[in-house]
Amino acid sequence: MRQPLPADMFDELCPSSLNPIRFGFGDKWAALVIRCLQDGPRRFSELRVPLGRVTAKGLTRSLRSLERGGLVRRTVVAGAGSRVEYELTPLGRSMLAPMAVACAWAEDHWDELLEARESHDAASLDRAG
Amino acid sequence: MRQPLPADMFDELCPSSLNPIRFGFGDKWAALVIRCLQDGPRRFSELRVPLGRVTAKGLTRSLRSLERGGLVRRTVVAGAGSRVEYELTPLGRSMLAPMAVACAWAEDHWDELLEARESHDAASLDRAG
DNA sequence: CAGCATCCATTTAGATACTG
DNA sequence: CAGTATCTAAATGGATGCTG
Repeated sequence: MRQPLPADMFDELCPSSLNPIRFGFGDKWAALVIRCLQDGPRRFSELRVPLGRVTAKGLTRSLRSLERGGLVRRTVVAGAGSRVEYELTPLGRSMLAPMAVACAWAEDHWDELLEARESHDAASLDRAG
Repeated sequence: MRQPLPADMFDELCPSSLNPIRFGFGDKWAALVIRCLQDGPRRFSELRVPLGRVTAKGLTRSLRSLERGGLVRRTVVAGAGSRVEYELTPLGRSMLAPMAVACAWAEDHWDELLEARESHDAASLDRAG
């Protein structure tokens, strides 16, 4: 079933959101967009919910970039008012697996990553007096 | 055996170089640096060879970022002249596997990615007249 | 609703010159 | 050798207002 996307899907501290591995289709939202599309087509406004802090411009840019790379297909749905749907192409879908691997790694090592960063920063501050 | 790093290790058209998946430790070189370190410690100047178009500043920034994330350890080797070695920490080493998965995906779908991009661009030009 | 245009602030990257 | 300092250019991101 395609549930509506939860607004807290990418909470600030969730590893998949602050994931140090970025899938570089041009911008910082692309990887998150792909995850949002994994359960089927979504509309533009639907995608804005879980991303929270993305602007229309940012989301548009992300989607265009993914479209250009052949990972996402954009479809204008006939009917009353504007309605556009985005969905993963087979190519885009094939990216879900490596992405899951990367996210699993990030989750597994999240604490280590944070700790390393903190102790490094603390040591730097030390040296700076 | 630790061979010297080949200058053509990341040739312009090699998928692992133009990899659309970027491991986001701050900059565009980080993922490539990690691959360069996979066979053991390397010196600063040694790392510049396979990266080719990186500047000293860019490489320094990358290495600092990786150090901060706890993926790379920097060691000043005592002796005549300056000598600094960089090597992967266990955490950094644990990243090689997900990275290999991502690179394999990129290689497998490289042609599709290029083709999608080209046909998309061609269609855009078409519309633009 | 789904954007594009415009303006502006911030971040990031490269070139170049210089240092312990 | 292994950087740092400085400047500049380019990319990125957000805010706001407008359009079919």
